[in-house]
Amino acid sequence: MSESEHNIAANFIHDIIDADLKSGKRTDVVTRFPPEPNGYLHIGHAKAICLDFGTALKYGGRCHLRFDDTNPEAEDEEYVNAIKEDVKWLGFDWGEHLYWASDYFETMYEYAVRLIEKGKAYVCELTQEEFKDYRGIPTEPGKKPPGRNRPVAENMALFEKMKNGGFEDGACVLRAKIDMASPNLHMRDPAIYRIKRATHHNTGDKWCIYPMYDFAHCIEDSIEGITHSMCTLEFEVHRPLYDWILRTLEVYQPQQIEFARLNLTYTVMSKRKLLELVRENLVNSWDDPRMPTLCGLRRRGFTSEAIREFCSIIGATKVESLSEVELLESCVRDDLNANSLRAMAVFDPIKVVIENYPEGLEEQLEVPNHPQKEEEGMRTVPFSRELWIERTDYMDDAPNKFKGFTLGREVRLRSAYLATCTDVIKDGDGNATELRCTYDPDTKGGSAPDGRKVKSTIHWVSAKHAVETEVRLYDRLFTVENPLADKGRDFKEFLNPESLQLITAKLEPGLAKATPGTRYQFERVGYFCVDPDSTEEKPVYNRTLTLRAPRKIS
RNA sequence: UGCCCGAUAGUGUAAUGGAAGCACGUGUGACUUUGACUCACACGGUCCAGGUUCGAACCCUGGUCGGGCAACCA
Repeated sequence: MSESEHNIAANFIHDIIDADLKSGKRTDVVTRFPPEPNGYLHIGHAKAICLDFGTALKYGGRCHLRFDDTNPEAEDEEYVNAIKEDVKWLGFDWGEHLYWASDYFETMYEYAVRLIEKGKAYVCELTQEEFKDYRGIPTEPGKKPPGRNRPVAENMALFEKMKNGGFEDGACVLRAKIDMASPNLHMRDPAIYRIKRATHHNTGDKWCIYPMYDFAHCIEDSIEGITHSMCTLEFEVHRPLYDWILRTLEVYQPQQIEFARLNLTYTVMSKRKLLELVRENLVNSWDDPRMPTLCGLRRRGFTSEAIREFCSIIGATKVESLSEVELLESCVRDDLNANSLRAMAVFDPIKVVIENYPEGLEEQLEVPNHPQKEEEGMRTVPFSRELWIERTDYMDDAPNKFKGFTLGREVRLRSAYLATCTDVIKDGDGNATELRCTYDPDTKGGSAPDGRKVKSTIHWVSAKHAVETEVRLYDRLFTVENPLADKGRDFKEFLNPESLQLITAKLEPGLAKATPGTRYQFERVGYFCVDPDSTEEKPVYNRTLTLRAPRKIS
């Protein structure tokens, strides 16, 4: 893959970078993707990843992968590998630049000491509840906490005691001493270090105090020489604090730039809510193909190319928006249409008996793997006297527009023969149970030597050779565009009860060999891929998407 | 009723003081050995009111509407 394929459309962030480069404020571009290892990545993260890595690529800079592991209670090693895998799968490479916030704990501690020395931080013994009262409300200034004017030496001693485990968890915190009257609540003496006796996945039990996000993140960026630190809109009000900390510390200052997070119709994007779905078994796992997680989308059959394309198209702005999932699906179909091989599968079968086809005869027919790409070659598909076709490809007294069998009409069996329906066998309720046909032996391949046209082409599978497999038909997870729109109702009330339907389908025999991840277009049906649950005896296919526009039988 | 941010077709974005474009979507038609793909056409927009200017989506003022912020989460 060329680098240009990873580039993203220009956006306001690039305008800022262009200006910075032009003015000489920056001479290079260094970005970072800083996930907290406390959950799986979803397509919202893909937007951030594409922005972070794509921007670095565009400007010939670099992008760091940095795990923001400052809260051992929430984080787990389990997520680290999954995150790395997802970033790689998306097509990005951090090279040497893998970092951990915990790598900097020593420096952060020293920086905190520096703040204390400057009289810009103090140990505060107020409980969380008490400080809430001191902080006050947005419309009124807060009150100064009692310990605020403690002498530097005392703060130093207390902070050291915090570090050395001399206090119970939660007994006190270190606060930045900024402005208890600030109209920005984040500037009202925010906590920057808390006591937490938790075993950290990297540093073990070395520390019992851990830095808060606001203190840690800007320092991480500063240490790594990040030039442009992109994050989502909710951190906008944190920016003055980001700048204050680095300015007060008198260290290198990256620029934080905020953009709007991705929202997608018919799904939810918050880690917490996705976790809820997993915990309550409303989906099967984090990688359930209905989930917007990258592992879920991957298992569903979405390609990383399509996701990157989508991220490029949606761009980056500061406008909170809700993107239509149709756009994502369009990107996926574009990719899959161009790149997946074709096959035939019948989902709701009805038997067709070709009465003038010799019993016992079998032919191996040549069928193109990709009609638009000759270089994909041909495969052989067995044909015999009895076939399966879709039940919906037969209709009594069908109108002219109908593309399928009706009594007396000749249709094309895809890449096989022209055949005419001569009789229909029905059950007591009048439902067709079997079609009797005759075929024209001179039409092998599907075209008539006399040039006569048939307007219908349908897919089929030889009954004798068909492979029966489980197919999982996935649909949208929710029935409404925005499950969170109604604040009075739980988003889970809008779960789509038909988001997963299991069926057994008849597949052409070549599909029995199933390597997980392999993608096909089942002609006239949709895009499918082999699920990891597949075994040699029992392949399982997932429906990625239907073809564009549901079939209209009229 | 504090502070911060935002507002361009249904949706997502472009236009950075000089012709409001593109994509998705929707509709119609053509083509078709996939009702797909492809192609053509159509639908449809600058939140409001003032101001600056020869000229405003863009700059200014005032509104309106939407979002964010009061974890020892990130």
